[in-house]
Amino acid sequence: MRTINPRDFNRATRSTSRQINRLILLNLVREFQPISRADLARRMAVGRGMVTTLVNELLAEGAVYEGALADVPRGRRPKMLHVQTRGRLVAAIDIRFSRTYVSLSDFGGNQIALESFGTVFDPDQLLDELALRVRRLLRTHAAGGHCEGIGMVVPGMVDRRGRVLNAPQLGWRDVHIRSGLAERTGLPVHVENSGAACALAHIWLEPGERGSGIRDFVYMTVSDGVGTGVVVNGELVRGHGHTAGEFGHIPISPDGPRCLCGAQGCLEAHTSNLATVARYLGHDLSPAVARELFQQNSVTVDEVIHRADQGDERARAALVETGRYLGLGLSVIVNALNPARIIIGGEITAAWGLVEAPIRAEIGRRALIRQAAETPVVPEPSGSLPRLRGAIALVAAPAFAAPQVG
Amino acid sequence: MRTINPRDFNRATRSTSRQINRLILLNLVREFQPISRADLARRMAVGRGMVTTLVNELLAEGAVYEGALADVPRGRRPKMLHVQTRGRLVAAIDIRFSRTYVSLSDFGGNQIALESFGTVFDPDQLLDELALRVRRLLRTHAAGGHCEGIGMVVPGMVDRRGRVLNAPQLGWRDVHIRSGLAERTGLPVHVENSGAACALAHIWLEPGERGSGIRDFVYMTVSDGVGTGVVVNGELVRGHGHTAGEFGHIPISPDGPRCLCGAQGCLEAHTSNLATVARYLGHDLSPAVARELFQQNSVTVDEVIHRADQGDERARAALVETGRYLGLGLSVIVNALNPARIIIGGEITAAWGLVEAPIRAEIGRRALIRQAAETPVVPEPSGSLPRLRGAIALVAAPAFAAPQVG
DNA sequence: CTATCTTGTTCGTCGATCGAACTAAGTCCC
DNA sequence: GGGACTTAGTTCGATCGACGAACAAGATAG
Repeated sequence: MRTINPRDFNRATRSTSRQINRLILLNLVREFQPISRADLARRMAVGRGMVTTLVNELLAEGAVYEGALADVPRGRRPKMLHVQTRGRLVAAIDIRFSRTYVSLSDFGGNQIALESFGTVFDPDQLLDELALRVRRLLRTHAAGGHCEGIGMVVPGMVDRRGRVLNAPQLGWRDVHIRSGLAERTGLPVHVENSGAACALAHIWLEPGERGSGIRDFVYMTVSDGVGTGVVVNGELVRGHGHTAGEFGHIPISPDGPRCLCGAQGCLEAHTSNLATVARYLGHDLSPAVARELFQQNSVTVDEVIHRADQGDERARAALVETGRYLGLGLSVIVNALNPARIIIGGEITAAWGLVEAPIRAEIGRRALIRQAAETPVVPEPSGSLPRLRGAIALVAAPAFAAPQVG
Repeated sequence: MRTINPRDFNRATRSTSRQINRLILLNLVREFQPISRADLARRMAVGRGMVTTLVNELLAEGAVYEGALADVPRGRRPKMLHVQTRGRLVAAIDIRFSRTYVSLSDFGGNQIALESFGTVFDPDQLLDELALRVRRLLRTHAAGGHCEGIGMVVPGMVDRRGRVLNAPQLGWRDVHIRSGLAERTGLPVHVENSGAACALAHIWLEPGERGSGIRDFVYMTVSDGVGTGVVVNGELVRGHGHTAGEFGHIPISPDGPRCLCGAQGCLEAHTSNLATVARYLGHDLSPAVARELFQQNSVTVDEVIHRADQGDERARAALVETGRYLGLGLSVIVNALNPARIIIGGEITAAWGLVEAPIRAEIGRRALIRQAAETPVVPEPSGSLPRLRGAIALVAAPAFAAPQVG
């Protein structure tokens, strides 16, 4: 149930109904393609005449295209419709501590090209490099296509205007990253926090999720840091200052290890990849130790997981402990937001066999309601590049979003 | 940005535009009453002709009524419009541990009658008593009016069908409270958790909030228990199983006092009225101690606050400590949800002078962003009966809510 | 070849927005 | 006091879009 803000509302004009129905039709095509006009009319509970006019509009705009004739047992063969994704391109950028990834994809999320390079920490240099690479990708791969924008994902807080407020891993504060890249490329640029972007990808790009009717879920990335993307009532939670979703810094133990954020005992300080590695090595995680581990890069989480698989008991114990703390943090989310499901991403999912049990146990112990105790916690399949998919969603989603009325 | 669910959507029909515009107009009248048709046309950026037809419809339904002629410097004097609240009645019920309140109000939130009685813990007996009192109130005060429904507020979790899943203070589990009262009275009944209801009241009944454009805030009641109502993107967060909002049970210290919920060191165990009283008396709060304090009722929070005002240093220290823990809990909310503001309700607000500083200090210490550190925390004015107002909102809100499209 | 069935288009009807013309009821100024 | 001007509210025709019925196109079964 939503309020109507009497000082800022969207009135229905003559064209509003059509806009709504056109978008519904477009979404139906996207979900059920290939689909005939007659099927669309049945699904929308509307006359076939109206579908004809709406489809003709979408055809003229190039939003959908006509495919082959389908075989049917009786009657005239229908001409199937598809959404046009091929010619509509998105440049997706994922900036991480160690490497930066740049990909070119179409509106359907299909990857055309992918490259990466070592992250440069100077913002101006990094933006120069990115602009260069985006231009090159478009030159070599975008024959006939049109790039609709750039989606960029950053491990840190981003405000409404695409300024990075604070990205501790990169050492950035108040960096105007959106305008910088927009000026260099002349393309519209969208910037978002990595956790939020991963959640966006699940809202907009996963066919399974879209139709499931799940309106509340949480995405948690466990990587260099711990980020969360929170979806409530089908919408991403961004908060008043656009900095919501920092469940990575809920206090777990008041006198736990120091966190990069300055506080003590944050969830991130207990469960980030660094924390797991430090635990394995027998260190207490402090910012100093963290920096050192960052630099050395001697033992990575992947290595710890590998050793655990080989039977290294210390490695197994370190990972189980990480799972326990993750469960503790997730129990807060379960009680506070009661999501339909929780999705875990990041390197830790490679050790799912070890961490799942302690996660489930902690949630079961602390959930206030049996129903909530059974909240599914599922790992993101590795290799699905959720961050880059989120970056794509930043650009592609507005084309399919419901118009705001009321 | 919202998705369109391709399996469950609302298509625009011929009458959709009119529905939308009628509701916008109704909300404009509600916000700016008394208001003329010409002003409405200007605010909606629409011809006066359309306003005439829409207003005539609303007049015919009895949703608005025409008032006096207004004085204007030049030109014809406009006939002012108001929303019809007088004849539309709501029975509001607030069930608390000690007492149960029953009020009769109109759609505008104006109280007509208020009574209370000692809470009976047997659900059937309580519902009998409530049905009796509601019928009596309607008989004596509802001359000419029509009761549109009953709103009921409970200190515990409620599912989508109005069943109380768990109300530890009342000792209820799986009590079908909505159907029970609906059968006894023949009226539509809405049930909601008390924290959520207080948040609803702020969304729907506070003229200041409605127009402020604040779409994200948190309401925290500090009373027998600690409840929260969370509003994100202008909508109440209810979660997948309808049990969201339990920020009262986030862990603050792993080996803190035992909580009624069974866990240890919950925010509630540190900051509820009982916890404050126990702290003042030098006890450690345990369920056993809590029960005893409940029963005895010898020292109440109000008494502790009174003594603090008189200069009792132990009382002052106990309250400041409560403030500190509240700040700790609120810092989690600030980082996780980044609300535009936090509203505190409950008896503790009477000691605002003592608790505000430690709350602010803790939030300032733990907020990740300076902007978030400055999140306003405001006390609900005492005597405003937020729970009952929330119960009214449960019934009145649907009449003003934006229609769902897309 | 005809009957039947399904797809897709066309067209007239009706409901709703939209703008312009018109009436009602005031003030201002000469 | 009377005309000029201003503002509020209504009426009416134009146009746009949903809606339903009729129609043409294309396929199968007998």
